[in-house]
Amino acid sequence: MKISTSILNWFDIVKRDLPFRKNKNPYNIWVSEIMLQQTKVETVIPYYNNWIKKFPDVMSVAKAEEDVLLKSWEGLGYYARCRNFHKAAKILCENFNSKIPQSWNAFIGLPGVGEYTAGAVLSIAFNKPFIVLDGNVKRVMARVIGRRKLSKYNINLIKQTLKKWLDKNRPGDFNEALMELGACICTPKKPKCIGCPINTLCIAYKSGNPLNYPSYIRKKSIPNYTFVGGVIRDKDKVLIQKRNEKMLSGLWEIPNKKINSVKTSKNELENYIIKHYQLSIKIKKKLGVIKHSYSHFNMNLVLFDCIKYSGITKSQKTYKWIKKSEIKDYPFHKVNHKIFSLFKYDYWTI
DNA sequence: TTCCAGCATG
DNA sequence: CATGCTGGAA
Repeated sequence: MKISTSILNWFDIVKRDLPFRKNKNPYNIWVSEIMLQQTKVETVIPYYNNWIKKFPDVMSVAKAEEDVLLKSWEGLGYYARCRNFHKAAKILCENFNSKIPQSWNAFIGLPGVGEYTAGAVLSIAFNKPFIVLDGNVKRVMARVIGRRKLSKYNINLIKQTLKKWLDKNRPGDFNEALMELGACICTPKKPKCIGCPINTLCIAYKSGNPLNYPSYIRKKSIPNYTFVGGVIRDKDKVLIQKRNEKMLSGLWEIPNKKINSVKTSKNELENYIIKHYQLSIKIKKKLGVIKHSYSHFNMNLVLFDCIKYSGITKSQKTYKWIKKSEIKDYPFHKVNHKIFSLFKYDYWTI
């Protein structure tokens, strides 16, 4: 039996019933593939369902405000995916009659669409004979053909092998099946080789030590940075700002700043607020330390409860004074939700 | 508390 | 080749 047949037969029986597998609507498939980048299926499901309900097609995304889209993405992380999807939808609206292009070159030219997403969407939604190579497929293939190092040479070997194996009648199902195999059977830690449909020809399995494939790649150590932040109150309102940096761009947060020493945190916070808002504040008390990990650094945020002492800063495009009940109206990144969870009821005091 | 998974971009 | 996020397992 052909290898693709073994894999497809297995997939047809055990495949998970996921919301984005209900139909082959190209838009839906695309949304799911963007959300699934760097993100687990279980995390994606509620976001996907909500998104499809709110934004059922390309046009609805193109017409939406970025703030509104980010609000639906809030908590999912890697927010550039959302901003890029917005850009891509606008491009499709203007130049492609709101249709998702079926050609490789046109589709991969869109913001946020790389080799993986192009291959996945075109094969799954349009049955085009493209392979996909995500983390799951790499691991499965490294084990099956017995390659320990994911070197450039071996990646290329894997691609060539995949092209040979790809089921030309069901390329999308074949790709999904391979990823499903990686997610459910051929897992990184405890692969369930006994239940694997292709274990008889898997070199890693036959070697007795499938975990050796592919070899472990050490990660470089992640630095710890200290930040200071202020919950700056004026009556029943708190000052928030909209980020404009690359990281977390478009998301809202309480004013904060990276510092070198915890010792000077109060001064640094006061100076920062004066400089940016022409606002003098009175620091009431320390609220705690928020810990959060990003891909390339860990954050320790020293948080202070402050009241506005003097100065006027009116709400504008990138700064707002909001009541606690207005949190729902703005997209905040995770750290701020950790902060908000400190406050009970409708008050900005603990 | 630490470690790990996971694709696109400049 | 470094950067971008979060959740969940170890």
